[in-house]
Amino acid sequence: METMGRSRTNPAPTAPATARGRRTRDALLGAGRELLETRGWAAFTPEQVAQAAGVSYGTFYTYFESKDDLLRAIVRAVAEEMFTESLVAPDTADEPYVRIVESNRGYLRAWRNASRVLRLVEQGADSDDALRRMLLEVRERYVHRGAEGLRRLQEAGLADRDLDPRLTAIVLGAMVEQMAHVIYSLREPLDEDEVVNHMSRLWASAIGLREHP
Amino acid sequence: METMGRSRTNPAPTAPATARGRRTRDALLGAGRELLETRGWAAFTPEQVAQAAGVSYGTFYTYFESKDDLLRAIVRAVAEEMFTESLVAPDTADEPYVRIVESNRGYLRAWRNASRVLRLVEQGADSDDALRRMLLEVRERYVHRGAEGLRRLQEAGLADRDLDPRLTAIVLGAMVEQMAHVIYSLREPLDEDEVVNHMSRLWASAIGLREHP
Amino acid sequence: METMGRSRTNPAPTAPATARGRRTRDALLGAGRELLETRGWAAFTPEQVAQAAGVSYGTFYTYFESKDDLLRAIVRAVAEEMFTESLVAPDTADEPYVRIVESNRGYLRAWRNASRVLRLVEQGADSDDALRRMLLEVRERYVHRGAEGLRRLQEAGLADRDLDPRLTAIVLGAMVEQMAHVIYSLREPLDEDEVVNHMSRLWASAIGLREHP
Amino acid sequence: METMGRSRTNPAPTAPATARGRRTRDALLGAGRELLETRGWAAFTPEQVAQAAGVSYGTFYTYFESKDDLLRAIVRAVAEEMFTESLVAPDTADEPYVRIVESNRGYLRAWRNASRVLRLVEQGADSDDALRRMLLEVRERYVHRGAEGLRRLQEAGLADRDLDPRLTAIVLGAMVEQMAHVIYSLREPLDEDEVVNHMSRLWASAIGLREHP
DNA sequence: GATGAATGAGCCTTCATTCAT
DNA sequence: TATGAATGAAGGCTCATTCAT
Repeated sequence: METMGRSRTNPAPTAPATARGRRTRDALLGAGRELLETRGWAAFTPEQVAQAAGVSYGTFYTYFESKDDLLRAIVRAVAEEMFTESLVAPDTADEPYVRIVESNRGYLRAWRNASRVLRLVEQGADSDDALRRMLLEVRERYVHRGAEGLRRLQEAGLADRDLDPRLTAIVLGAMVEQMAHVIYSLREPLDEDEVVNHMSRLWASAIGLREHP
Repeated sequence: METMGRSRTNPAPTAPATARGRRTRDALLGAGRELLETRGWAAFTPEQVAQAAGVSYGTFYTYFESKDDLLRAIVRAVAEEMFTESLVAPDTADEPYVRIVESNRGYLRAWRNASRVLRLVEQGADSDDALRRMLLEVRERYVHRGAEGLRRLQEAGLADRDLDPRLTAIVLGAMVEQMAHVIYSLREPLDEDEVVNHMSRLWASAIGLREHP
Repeated sequence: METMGRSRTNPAPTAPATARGRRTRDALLGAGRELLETRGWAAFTPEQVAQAAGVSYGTFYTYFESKDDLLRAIVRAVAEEMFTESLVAPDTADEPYVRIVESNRGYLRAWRNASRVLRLVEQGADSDDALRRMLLEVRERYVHRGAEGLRRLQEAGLADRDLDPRLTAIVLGAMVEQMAHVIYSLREPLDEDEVVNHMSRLWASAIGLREHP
Repeated sequence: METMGRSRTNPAPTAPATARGRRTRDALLGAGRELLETRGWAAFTPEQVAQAAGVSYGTFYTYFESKDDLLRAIVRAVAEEMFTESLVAPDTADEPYVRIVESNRGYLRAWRNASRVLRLVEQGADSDDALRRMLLEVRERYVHRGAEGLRRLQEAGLADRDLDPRLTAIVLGAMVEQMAHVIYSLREPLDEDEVVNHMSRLWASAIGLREHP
């Protein structure tokens, strides 16, 4: 962002050919993400990323075409982590309420890692379609999953049948995402477990959860 | 020594003494806010603000000490608008549910205008205490108001008595704020009225709202 | 947030790692000093310094943190030159009067090179403690040396014993320094040798110099 | 300086026609001098001068064509003061040594008031001939006076006959001027009377002063 | 490939001067 | 004449990117 769309005269970096190259690239990626998450835009400069990764300034451009290129790679990594995380959430528990609690805990944690980066990126993404698409995809995945969960409960007669699953998932998902921001970024002094329990309780009441049909 | 010592020697801008001055200052304030809301950080430069306000570059500094000074003034204006808006939300309706709907509509609108600016600022406020304090104050005001509303319902026997009012207000407030972002910034294609109704319904169920004690 | 918070995020310049770097830094230092000496404050801008050194604007900041940083480096260089110059002044001559002549010649030359820069800086040093300290140190060094010389003459019974060495050194040092200014900056049309001889004669009479005890 | 030589489009201010106008002009002149003497170039801006004089910004240009115009007026005032001061120094005392002491005291005081301003101006005067001429004239006046005094002593057989009066006056004048700077600007902690006495003693020895022919 | 110097467009800010009222 | 707002050229500094070795 800022500089997006500048004409490229750089040789486009290709995938590292050697193991050493891969390590260097990973170090840059990790350092960039760390910097972005912990110190914001201001610290996210090629020079500081390179330094944090322990390589020289010029090396940055051996592995990334530009600062934005690194940013895209970071978002890609964050998005993939969220996908992975969303898969491990076990739908296997017996009790619907327990499933909701676990699911909320999982969401909260997923957003905890992602929301710093994602919010930062959201503001610059106006001009970058690749980024915007990634962001939307991440969100959509969570919405979809929530909607499917609700639909199953409705079909089992365990939740209000006349709630629109998708809209409900969007709204309740919004709640969880913003709570992650409130807790982890704004540092409202709240206990994570307490929040998870409270959110789950509100969520359960909101959809009219019943333990038995 | 002319150029040594970057310390400001000229007096800081004071309130405009003439009507013309007030008009110019308002134009700059408005232009700055508009630019920030619609085009983000990138467009928020003194030069572009001045140009958008139809005055010359130097005039910016007749009214604002710095770019950050304007930013603070914008946030102050946004915060005041939110307060004003929050006051018009009528607590006078008879039916609790109607009150919730109206209140949610009010919240959504308040955040609609504010959330672009507020989110932008949230990320830059790392280094500016005045800004951070303003942001916290805005949020706290909304949380407080929500908590009081819930407490009254509980005392009237119209809502679950064992919900912690403050935590509940934080969580449900988070839901509304993030929905404003989803609708107005991410442009998820949702109908505002539908969202208000749905949120209100979920909210009402969540707190176990009863029409009569 | 890109543009918020003027705090430096990039690392401060370090000593050049390569010979090329060293050459460039020296060129900037030399150009800066030259500009300051010959054209005063007005010409002492990073842009003009860079241009005079034959490098681009940005390169200035590869080697100096700021304009003031360069100024400090220049003063440091000038001060070191004066120290060096003061050392070569031979205390080895047999005749006290010859020593005074040589010493005055040395002082005059030392101030000749330094006084432009030092006077300029004296007026800007209000705000910079590092600079002020350097200036005081340079002066003190000369005063100290003059006082020691006089003390030795007094102990040898070659000069008035009741002159306070330090005060005398300050006063006579002031004479030499200002004469350097008068000759080299104000360009009073005087012959350097003649001035040296005259000053030495006045100096010798002033302290009651005797060739033999 | 700095901006000297900018083309003038201002209406040239004329001498104030009214008493009120004269007072305002004097207030600006006084405020400007005060600012220059006590706070240096940095504080010497039309805006601050106007404020210190208790008039509005724009009024400055009613009385002075430009900042440099005020500067010239200040230098003129300082120079006139020095002339006046140089006249009051009584050549009437009987004892030559007492005359020297009084004369040095007078010089020191004259330079005390002037040297701050004069040194400041010296650095910018490269480009302004009117200023440079004033500065040289001030100095010349003092040199001339010193040389005449010495010549009279020589003719009376009270001082070394083979000292060149003018060169001697230049050198000893330099001593006094620089001591004023050392005491009043650099704030070397010296007692004024002690310095006057010491300088006079050195001066007297230097010219081989005798009380009686 | 890796390194670190070089580049320059762009941004923030100041301030001498002009202008409208 | 007095006022205070308006102007814009000039200067300091940053940082993404390119280049020479």
